[in-house]
Amino acid sequence: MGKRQDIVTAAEQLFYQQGFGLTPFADLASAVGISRGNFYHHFKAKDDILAEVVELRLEKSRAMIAGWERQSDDPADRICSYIQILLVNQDPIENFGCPLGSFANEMAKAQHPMQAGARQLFDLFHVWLSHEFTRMAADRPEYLAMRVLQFSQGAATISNTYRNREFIGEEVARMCVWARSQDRRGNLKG
Amino acid sequence: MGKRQDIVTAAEQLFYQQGFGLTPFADLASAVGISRGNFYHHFKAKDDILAEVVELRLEKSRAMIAGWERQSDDPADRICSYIQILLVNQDPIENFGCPLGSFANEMAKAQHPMQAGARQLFDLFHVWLSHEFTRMAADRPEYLAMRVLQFSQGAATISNTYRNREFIGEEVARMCVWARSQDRRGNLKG
DNA sequence: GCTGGATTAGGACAAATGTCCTAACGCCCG
DNA sequence: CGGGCGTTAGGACATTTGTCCTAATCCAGC
Repeated sequence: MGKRQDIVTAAEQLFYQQGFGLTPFADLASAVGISRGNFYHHFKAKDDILAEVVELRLEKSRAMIAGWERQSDDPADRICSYIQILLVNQDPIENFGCPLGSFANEMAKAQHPMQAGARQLFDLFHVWLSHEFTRMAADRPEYLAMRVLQFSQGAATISNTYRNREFIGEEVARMCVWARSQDRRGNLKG
Repeated sequence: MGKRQDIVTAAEQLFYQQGFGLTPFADLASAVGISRGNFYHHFKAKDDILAEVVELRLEKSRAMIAGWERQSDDPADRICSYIQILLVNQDPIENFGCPLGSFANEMAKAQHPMQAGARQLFDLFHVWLSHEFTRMAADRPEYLAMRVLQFSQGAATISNTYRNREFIGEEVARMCVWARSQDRRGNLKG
């Protein structure tokens, strides 16, 4: 069965935990149980793995969004689901930061072409959040969506640095209240 | 004169731009114009350079704070000076992210002892911001200071990912207004 | 000018790393 | 059973990297 997929799955985890540039093939090899020199039967180069890792992350993100959409039809609920990743994934965020933000930063520092992939991941959430804000009849939905991304990135960095659960809990609650307050469907004029 | 200091100065830049783990001695060597094998006359190990880089950053941060304090005595002005780093250092932030946040994240992923140094850097600003909020008679100054850190981290990540200057400009202005609105010195009750 | 300590260049060295190659293995299909 | 292909182990290879060593050079103080 898909050994190639096993490699991508392991790489997705390891690149998140250690960073792409600091994760050698040896780590991937021992993770999936094949020999180091044998990667080139599956991938021509390390960058090729990275490309598929980004693909996997996009898929997982889409699946996560689909799950939130199944949970509630209310746009505010959905936006809050996004905000609450900070609590659901609190452990990994404390240890490794936000997968989106830290990945984007590593690609930027390395001036790696996959910067575009990192932005794709952000865009996926930004477009979706914008859409939900639009459904709320909110003013400037794209701007508000960017505000949500900005908030979650900031909170993730603080969580990663300080591991202060009380603060993060309060901020998540505050942002959910804020998101709900953007609903303009009641007062169509105003 | 201080070749050792030259190394630290160059390392501070390069570690910021490329990351600590992905900056080899060769880069430092060519930056300061000495041979690679000769580093061990100045530093026993790479981690020793890192320790002094953190020291340098602490010094530079303290100097930056001192500059803001010289510019204005008003606590709101001072807090806004901090927020406006996002504009003053816009170019490097777009290219390499926030020096504090990206450094803290790399240390966390590597489970490096210098995580403590990264937190020291955050603390320096957190304590100072808390103090300025206290001078404003604001409620919960430590919490508000953490809010400012969170904001700047989030904005820096968005800036690094999207390079959207319009958005960053608007957010900086908004946060400065918010900071000023925390002043409770006029209405001591309520 | 000589001495001695600081500084330097330059290379040695082992380990790690990305990449590539070859020979063997396992398994499906005829 | 036998051939063929996908997969594997294992090592070769050049390069890079952190570390260390030695010998040469510089320069201040006597």
